[in-house]
Formats: sequence, C-alpha cells, structure tokens
Amino acid sequence: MEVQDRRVRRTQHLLTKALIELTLKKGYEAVTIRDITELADVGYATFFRHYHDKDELLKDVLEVQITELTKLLCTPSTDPTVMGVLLFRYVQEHHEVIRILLGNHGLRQNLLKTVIETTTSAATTSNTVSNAESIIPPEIRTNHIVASSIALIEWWLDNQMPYPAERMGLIYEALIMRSSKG
Amino acid sequence: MEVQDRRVRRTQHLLTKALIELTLKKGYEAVTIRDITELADVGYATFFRHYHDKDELLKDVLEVQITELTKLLCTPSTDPTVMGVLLFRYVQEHHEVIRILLGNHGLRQNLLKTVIETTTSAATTSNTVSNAESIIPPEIRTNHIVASSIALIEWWLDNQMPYPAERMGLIYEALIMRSSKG
Amino acid sequence: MEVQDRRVRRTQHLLTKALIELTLKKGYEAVTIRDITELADVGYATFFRHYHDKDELLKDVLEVQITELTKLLCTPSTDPTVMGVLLFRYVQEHHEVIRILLGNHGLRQNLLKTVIETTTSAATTSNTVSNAESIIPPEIRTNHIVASSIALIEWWLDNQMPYPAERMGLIYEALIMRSSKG
Amino acid sequence: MEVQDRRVRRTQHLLTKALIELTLKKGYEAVTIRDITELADVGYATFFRHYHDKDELLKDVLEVQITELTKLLCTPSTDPTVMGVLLFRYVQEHHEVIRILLGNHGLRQNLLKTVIETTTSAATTSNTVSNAESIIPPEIRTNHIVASSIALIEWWLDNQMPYPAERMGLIYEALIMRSSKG
DNA sequence: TCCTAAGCGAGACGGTACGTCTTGTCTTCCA
DNA sequence: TGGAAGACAAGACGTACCGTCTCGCTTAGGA
Repeated sequence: MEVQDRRVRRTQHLLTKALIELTLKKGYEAVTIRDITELADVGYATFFRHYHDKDELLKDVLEVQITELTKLLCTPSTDPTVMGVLLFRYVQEHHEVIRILLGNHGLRQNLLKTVIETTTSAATTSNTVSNAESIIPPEIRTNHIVASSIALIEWWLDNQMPYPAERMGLIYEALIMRSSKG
Repeated sequence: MEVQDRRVRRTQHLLTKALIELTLKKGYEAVTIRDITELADVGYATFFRHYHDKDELLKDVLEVQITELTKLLCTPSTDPTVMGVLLFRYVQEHHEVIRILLGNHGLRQNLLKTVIETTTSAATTSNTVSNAESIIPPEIRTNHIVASSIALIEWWLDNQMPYPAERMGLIYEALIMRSSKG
Repeated sequence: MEVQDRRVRRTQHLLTKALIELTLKKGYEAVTIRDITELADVGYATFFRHYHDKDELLKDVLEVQITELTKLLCTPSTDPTVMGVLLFRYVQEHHEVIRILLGNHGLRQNLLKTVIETTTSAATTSNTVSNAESIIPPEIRTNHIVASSIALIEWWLDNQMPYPAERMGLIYEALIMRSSKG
Repeated sequence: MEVQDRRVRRTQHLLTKALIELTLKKGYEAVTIRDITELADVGYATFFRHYHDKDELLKDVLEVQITELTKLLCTPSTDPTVMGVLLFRYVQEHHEVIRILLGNHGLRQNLLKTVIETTTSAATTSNTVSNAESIIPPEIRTNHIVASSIALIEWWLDNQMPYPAERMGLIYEALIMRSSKG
C-alpha cells in the first residue's frame, strides 16, 4: 500500500514539475497534456489516472502552495510591519509558482484571496472602528486591500523584483495597510 | 464599393454581437468560432475572412469600447470629483462589454490600463510633488491607482452594482484618489 | 454540390482501396484506421466524416461487390450449367475482394447467402417436387446448397485456383446442383 | 509441483467458465479480459499468468472439447449410419461450447476440420474407388463433406435444434455421406 | 511445527487505438 | 466579386483495453 503511494507520489511530482516548467516557458494555455507527459517521461494515459484535467493538475500544484503560504503567514506572532516582509520574502522564494498562480485568473480570485483575507482579517477588523461614519463600505475596503496587495506583488514580479523584499514590506505597509485605516 | 462595405459591416456586426452574447453566457474561452458563426447566421469560413482569430474579433469589440471610453473621460474640464461619477455611469451603461473587458486578463492590462493611466495622469503628476521623500516609488503608486480602480469596478459589477454610480464616484475619490496623495 | 461529390468520392475511393490492400496484407482485424488514412494519404479525422466505423467502410466495399455480383448472375437466360462458369469467372476476376468477403463471417452470412439464394432459387424450387417424401426438409436442402457453394469457392481461392473457372463450373454443377435433386 | 495444480486448475476453470458465459452473452470479440477476470472473481494480472492471450484461453477451452469429441467419435465400431446420430447427440449435449467453436472461424477451420476429417476418412477413402473417372477431384470432395457437415450442424443450432438428433443423423447420412459416393 | 516458495489480489504503468472536437485553409458554387 | 457551404489536414482530448511490472499477503508442501 505504502509502496504504491511512493510511486504515485513520484509520478505526480514529475507531472507537477513538468507543468510548472512548461507553463513558465510557453504559458499555461499553450501547454499540452502530451507536452507534460513527455517532459515528465510518463505515459500519456497515466496523466488521466491522476488528474482528469490539466486544470486539476494546476489546482493541485497551486493548492499546495496556497496552504503552505497560509501556514507561513498565520503564525501567532505577526505584527503588521513584519508580515509584509514575510510575505514578500515568501513570494521571492517561490516566485515561479506565484507567477503561475497570479497568471491563472480563475484560481487567483478563489485561492489567493482566501489567503490574504485570512492573514489581513485581524488587522482590518480591529481598525474598522471608525468605518461607521465612512462613505466606504467595509466589503469594499476589504476587497480594495486584497486587490491592491495582489497588484503590488504582481508589479514586483513583472518588473523583475527591482527592490528587496524588505523595502517591499515597508511599501506594502505604507501604501496598503496604513492608508486603509482612515 | 460602398455597398460591399455595408454588407461587410453588417457581417462584422453580427459576429461582434454573437461573441458578446456567447461570452456572457459561457465565458470567453468556452466560445467556439462555430458557435459564433452559427449564432450570427454566417458561414463558418466567413469568420476568417474578417478576423484571423477569435482574439482579433474580441480586440475589435473592445477597442471600440476603449476609444469610446477614453474619448468620454478625456474631456478638458474634468475635475477629479466629477470624473469618478462619469466613470461609473459609463461602466453602468456598458456593463456587459465592460464585464467582458475585465474578464479578459490579457487585454485588461494592455487596454484598460492605458485608459485609466491617461485619465489619471494629470491628477497624479500634479500631486506627486511630495513623493520625493516617500518610500513609495512613483511607478508603484501609479500601478496601485490603476489596479485599485479596476478592482473597484470589478467588485461593483460582480456584486450587481449595489450602490448607485454617484456613491461609487465618491468612494472612488475617497478610497483611491485621495489616499494616494500622501 | 456536384463538385463536392467528386472530392468526396475521391476520398472514399482512396479509403476503400487502402482498406482492401491492408486487409489482404495483414488481415481485417489487424488493420488500424490510422493505417488506412495514412495509406490513403488522408487526414485521420476525415475517415470519420465518411464512415463511423471500420466496419461501415467494409460494408461499403462489399455491398458494391454484392450488388454487382447479383446483377451479373441474375440475368434472365441463365441455364444451370452456364451459371456455374459465370460464377467462377466472376470470382476469379474479383478474387481479392471476394476473399475479404469470405473472410468476414458476419457479412458472409448476410450478403453472399442472399446472392446465391436468389440465383439458385429458380433451379431449386423447380426441382423440389419429389421432396415431399424425402427425409430432408427443404430449408436444410437450401442451406446445404448455399454453404457448399461458398465452401467450394473458398477452397478454390485458398488453394490458389488450381483449376480453371470452366472446370470449377462443371464441378459445381456436378457436386452441388445435381446431387441436390434427389 | 503437482499439488499446486489444484489451485491453478481451479483458477483456470473459473476463467474458462467465465469466457464461455460471456461469449455466449456478448460475442467473443466483445469480451474483455477485465470482464473475464471480474466474472471469474480473479485478479486481472492473474489472467496473464495462465494465458498470454484471450485467444489462448479460447484455444484451451475448445481443445478440450475437440479431443473429447474426437475420442467419442473414433471408437472402433462406428458404422456410418450410427455415427451421424452420435455426432448430433454430442452436439446437442455440448451445444453451448459447440456454438462458440463454430462462431470462431479461425479455430473452426483448424480444429473441427481435423475432427471430421479423421472420423470420415475411413468412409470416404473406402468409397472413392469410382472417383478416378469423376470430374470431381478427391480433395474437393473431402472439403465438401467437411464443410457441409459443419453447415448442417450450424443450421441446426441456429434454428434451435428443431429436429431430434436421430432425425439429424439420418439427414446427415442422406444429404452428405450418401450423395458423396457417386 | 515452522518455513519457504508458489499462487494470487491489487493496481500503477507504458503503449496504442479509438472517436470527438476545434482550428484555420482551401475550393467550388451562387447571387 | 464577395459570401455561403463545407471538405479537409492537423492535432489535442479523454477513454478503453492490453500486457508488464512490482509489491505484499496467503497458503500449502516439505523440513
């Protein structure tokens, strides 16, 4: 039983690696299942024994990343200033997969949103005291924070990370977290 | 010559209408060229005499919208407060096409960005005086404004436009334009 | 409309020819649709625009042969002796397709049986006068004649037609037609 | 070595039974190895430990039948009249397997032919005295007898054995054995 | 009684064929 | 002459089956 699992995991890992490599090279849509199986050196039909779809494989790849990211950011002692740095350090380290994650606009909404919403909920809710008399509804404020964060990360990656993660953490704090308090 | 043009325009209009209708129903990726030609009641091969690609037709559809939008917003007398209202009124009126525009993430970046960048450049540049000593680089600030604007519009459409355009204009001004000055 | 037919007929003819050639070489079961389309120099998917199945193509090939055979043998002036010779001459001329026809045991029953039954019905019925007191039921007698004829033809082809068609006609008459009268 | 055979034999018997049952239900070609192993309640791979092929299993099934049939019919005291009855009694008893035997046209030629050739050789050779001046070559005569016998059995089974084996024995004698003497 | 070799279930895997689908090209016909 | 009709090549897709393989369990025979 365990041995089968090892083989299965190996195959799935090969497919995963192949998908990432090919997506970065040609873009997700252009990648063929045959491409994947050939690069992974795996039988074509084998792909379908593990995933029904190319999308399912992608979901697999990204879900791993998402949970890892959530785990990392949801540590108890996260003071708002340090969290931004942690976030950008993580993005820097996994920039390849994050780029794919941001490229897929279906999952981007569903998954990354969840992460950031979770990690920012503490800060936001504690500071929405003065929102009662604000013209800005809280849902809009939350959506604004999430979208801005994603946009900032995306810009950073699209421009070859011109500033270090530490600087980006400060920018993140100043541009998004602080200005959302008023 | 002129008569032919009328026929040509008619065909292109039919294709355009069909694409919009189908994209709203099934999503752009799922739409087949055969779907389009059948709904437009046009020969399959005829499609290719007008457009090389499904993407080219889409570009056609959206470019019309883009130029119209730019024209509308770039009127000389645009005071920052009124511009937001104009923007959301326009979005409300053309929400179907705008939704498609936002849905296509390739064009979204290339086209809508241009519009908003143009329309906001005046306001931004005039207020970036104090940015010299800011930690936030101006490119990041600009990108932030653009992305936030798009996100705000998207949220509005995704939630069935729960607030009137006038309110959204105020929110836009407060959330994005004002807080970007500091 | 007519011109399309010419292209269609050309394609179907190529497929037909390819199927016959490949069936004689490797046996019907071993022939792949890809084999056929490649030999016919035709797109793989094109096959399915004309035939749903390999079997449907085969049916097409053989039905042509069957109707031709029936037409030839059902001429009004067929005296029993001459008919055998005609039959074996025809078989000799089309031995390739006939071999395939005999090889396919599904069609063999349905189609060739019909032919021979038709062509021999006249002779049999006229001579079944004395069958009333025979132990052999007429259906059995008819089946016997048909099966024997097929077996004779098959033997001839399997043994590279060692006797001329004229001799086979005589044998046919003596072995099958005459002895079935008693 | 010999003791292991009990388990082996049990497995092979299960596979054999399953093949027969499935072939009668769906036709030999349509039967899948997975079908067989599932009906036999045997592991899929186990099939290949016993037979390389579906055909090999079929051969196994039929060879048993063939040898049994041969044994039964080749008893020393077989007078021509009684042999026909014996033949049809045997067919009646094993009609299921015989039907499969007749259905497989590859084996039908190779195996059943052998049986009947053997069992009829005595009668034929003793009566081919007058064949010297006949137009019918002896090989053709032999082939004719074999094919006719098979066809008669096939007709009987295809028509739900409408006459008792005794009557069929007489018909066999009259239709095939007697008329082949002239 | 234990132990060693076999038969066996489970199921992953590479490979190959199938029939379907879509794209973009091309050719012919018709208004 | 422009558009309709539609045949066609190319090639991806997801499914089905085959035959091979590896692993670990069971079980029967001989020590």
